[in-house]
Amino acid sequence: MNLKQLSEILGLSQTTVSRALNGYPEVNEATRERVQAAATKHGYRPNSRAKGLATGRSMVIGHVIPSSSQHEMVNPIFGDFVAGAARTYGAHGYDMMFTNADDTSIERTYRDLFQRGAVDGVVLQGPKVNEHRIEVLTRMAVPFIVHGRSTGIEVPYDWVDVNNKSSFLRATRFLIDLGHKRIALINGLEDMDFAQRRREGYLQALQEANLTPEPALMRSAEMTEVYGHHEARDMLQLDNPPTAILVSSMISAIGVRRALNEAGLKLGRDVSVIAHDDDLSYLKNGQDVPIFTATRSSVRQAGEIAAEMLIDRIKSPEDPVKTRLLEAELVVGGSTGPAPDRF
Amino acid sequence: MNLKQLSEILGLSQTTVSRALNGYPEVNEATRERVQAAATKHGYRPNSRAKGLATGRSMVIGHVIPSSSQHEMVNPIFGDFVAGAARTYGAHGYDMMFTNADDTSIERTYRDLFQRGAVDGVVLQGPKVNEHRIEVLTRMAVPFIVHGRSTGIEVPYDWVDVNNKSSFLRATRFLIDLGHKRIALINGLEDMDFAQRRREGYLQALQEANLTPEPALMRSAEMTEVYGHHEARDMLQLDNPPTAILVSSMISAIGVRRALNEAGLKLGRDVSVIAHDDDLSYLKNGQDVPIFTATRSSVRQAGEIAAEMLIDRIKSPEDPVKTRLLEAELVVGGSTGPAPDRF
DNA sequence: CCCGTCATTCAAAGCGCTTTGAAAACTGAG
DNA sequence: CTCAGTTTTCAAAGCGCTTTGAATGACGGG
Repeated sequence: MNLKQLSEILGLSQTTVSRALNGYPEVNEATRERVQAAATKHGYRPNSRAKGLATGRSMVIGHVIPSSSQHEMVNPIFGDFVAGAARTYGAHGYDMMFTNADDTSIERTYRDLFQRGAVDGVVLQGPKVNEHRIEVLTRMAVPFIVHGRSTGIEVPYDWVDVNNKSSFLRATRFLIDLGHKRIALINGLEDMDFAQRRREGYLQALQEANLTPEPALMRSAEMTEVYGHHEARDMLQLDNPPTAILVSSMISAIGVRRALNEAGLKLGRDVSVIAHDDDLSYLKNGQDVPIFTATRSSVRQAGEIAAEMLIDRIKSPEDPVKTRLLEAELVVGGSTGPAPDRF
Repeated sequence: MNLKQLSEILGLSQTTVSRALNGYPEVNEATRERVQAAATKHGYRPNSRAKGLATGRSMVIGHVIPSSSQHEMVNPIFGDFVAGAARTYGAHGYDMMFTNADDTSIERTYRDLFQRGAVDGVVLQGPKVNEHRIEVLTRMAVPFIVHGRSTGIEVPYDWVDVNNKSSFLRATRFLIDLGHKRIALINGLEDMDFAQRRREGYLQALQEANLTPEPALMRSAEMTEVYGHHEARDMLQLDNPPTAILVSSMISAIGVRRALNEAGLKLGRDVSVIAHDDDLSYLKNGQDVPIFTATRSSVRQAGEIAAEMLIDRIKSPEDPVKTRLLEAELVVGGSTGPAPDRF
């Protein structure tokens, strides 16, 4: 069933039917009702491609999954972020498109997606330090939003981010206040912007307390469970092991906990752990009492906000740049306690 | 830059340019090279919507995320499955579209997606027992593939699935062989087809060994970490607690492990645990030695296969129905051991 | 009874591509 | 040099929608 057929059934022109369905004022109310009834009855759905061709808008938002060859990992926050965004998109009549691109072709993929008119805007996830893509997108004049920020990029752009620095600053201070002096950081990949900011917060807190950062206590890699386990185990075997560990993700923190258990150490007594908690739906940090003391910020909510901001941007391309900094909440759970005496 | 402009630059008709770029034989080789060079030079990308309108195909595959109001959970396997599928789609020139739908409107969403020409085929994830959507899609004559199967649906349809029954049968037998008699099952939601099949395997193994299933040892809900913890803790407080637990997901198994630790029980000695492992990229079951004894089957690979099969189906709608049953591998890790004496 | 005004409706053009059917250009045999 | 056959190119129609600009009809004041 297409517009032509529907209009023939109704004995009206395509113009009138189209207008009736799209809520234009210059159509008789009685006619509109008749049209709407017929559309529902025959299950008429305007063809998106044709509509897109005619209007010049696709009503689709693009996301690129950098499913690289080197880093085979799919970010565990992906699902929740997307679920949040999808909700917002749906409410505004947008669809969501994913394209796969390996590391080498991400830029080309964005360009392609936009230039062939497949999307009206894109979401940039997981920005690195000096994220080249931001400049590329800016130059292309694509509406886009960054989930995160990128240190070193001077052009203005829209973003939503968690205040990574302040949350890790606060978490580290919290540990220092508990008497910890040897605090380790198990962080995300070096070149990710969020990892750098978290380290800044961590380092600042150490400095405030006149503690000297130790390279041996600072690790970074992709945040898998196995990674958390591996690094924690390694550090526990040092001559002078840490008494507290900051971990950049719940998943890795679970690996850390596993390492502690294997070593016969008690979480929160022998070693304190603070994790960053993205509030993933399948990995809640306990029910009522938090398992881990954590810096919490819902990534699903970030997805909703990002989508909202992107849609605004598409509607008003000339508006001044908008940014949104979310503060993570520090929730205190059972994984932290006073520094043990080792004298 | 559109086709018309490009053809004017070249002094050729749109027909010839279009054919040159799409590899049709009736175009002079020298001309083709000239066209291709110009296209690259000017960064020409055919508009997907226009192309879709003209060809009647959208080159997009639809996925529906059932981000329901009741079950707020995003399936943790989502990301890896999608990454696998996206890879295949990309290789065949397809894009991937996501639409959000709440429980009540999933059917309408599929219909809508297809009838408005937004997608050429859809992937149906997480089928329930008597999955109504399968019949709907069949009636609509949409090319589709099911990840999983649905007991009770008689119409033939394409699917990829893990042999859930045989893998849980085998896992249960393995525990019985180790001397366990009180074996619990922490399963997914009752109405999910995979959960039912796993239970069948579990029950069959019990029956073979003349063990009576106990309702108190069979739990089912959404497979979060908290759920695994909660049910395990609950069962450990029974008068006659289980000596072994089968868990339908690694995430929940982590919760189970947490409960064991809290109870001061040692995994693999006091209580044995076997988990189903989807081989998620961020949650590998250990590095060399598996953490959990597990039934393993890569969900990312399932995504690749599903995509491949769906594309085949789109290309040859009349082919006989295809199905693919993947056998899970039983990997033995440190989480299982002989049943403890309790006499 | 005429005419300007307003409310409705319509025919046709256009979005950027593919594809059909025809024309033009070239080829080599007679 | 001609003509059938082949290769190469082209103009135009069509995909299903929106939108422009114009037409139609109804209405009421003069």
